[in-house]
Amino acid sequence: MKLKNEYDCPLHLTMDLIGNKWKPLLLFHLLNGPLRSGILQKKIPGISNKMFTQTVRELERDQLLSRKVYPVVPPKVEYELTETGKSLETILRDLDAWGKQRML
Amino acid sequence: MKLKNEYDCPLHLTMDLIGNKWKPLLLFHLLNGPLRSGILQKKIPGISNKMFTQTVRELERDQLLSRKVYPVVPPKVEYELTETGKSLETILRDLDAWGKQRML
DNA sequence: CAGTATCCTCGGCGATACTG
DNA sequence: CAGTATCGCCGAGGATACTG
Repeated sequence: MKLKNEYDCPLHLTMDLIGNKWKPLLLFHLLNGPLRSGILQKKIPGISNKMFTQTVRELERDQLLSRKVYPVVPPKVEYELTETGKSLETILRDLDAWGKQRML
Repeated sequence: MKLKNEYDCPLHLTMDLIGNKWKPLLLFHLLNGPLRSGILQKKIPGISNKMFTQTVRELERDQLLSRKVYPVVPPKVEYELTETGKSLETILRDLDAWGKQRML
């Protein structure tokens, strides 16, 4: 990750944080509340196990979502948007709406 | 590109169209009007010549921008947002604003 | 100036198998 | 159920040189 003041424009920073195929998708599916790991993953057809774990880890590192581990067997893990993550809600819904428009 | 009705959710379509590091950046810099090829490219530090051409071609194919060639020497090419491209304006500005917020 | 062609490398990513 | 480890491929993408 670059230093913040190295960016030529703010959009560049944004794209570094969520500018790939999966991140917006993951965040979008968490808009309605926390989800268990398995459930969330099933909502993203086409993503591999590895990519899922990796992506979710990066989002956690960048404070866009939080990871909650329940000390039970079998293991239970939930992912939930942080406040920062939630601040993307409007954008995520707009992106979804835009796609919807193009599907017609 | 998948068939439109193969998508599980509209956002997925959107991400296929503009879900990478460079596309939103390119489109963003065209919001204020058409730009010559060289000028546009210089506005995107870090992009290679090859990636620039490739990305711009994909955006043209997907009807998000148009390419206008002037029959002069030396060559002059301008890129301009299509109506579809312009329909992303709000989203692009929001993404930029979001990044700005995070830079503080 | 704008773009193409070629080469080559590095790492993204899937597949599979395994652990707590 | 959730996640890690390992292997291996293939293609994204950079560097360079060249054309109209």
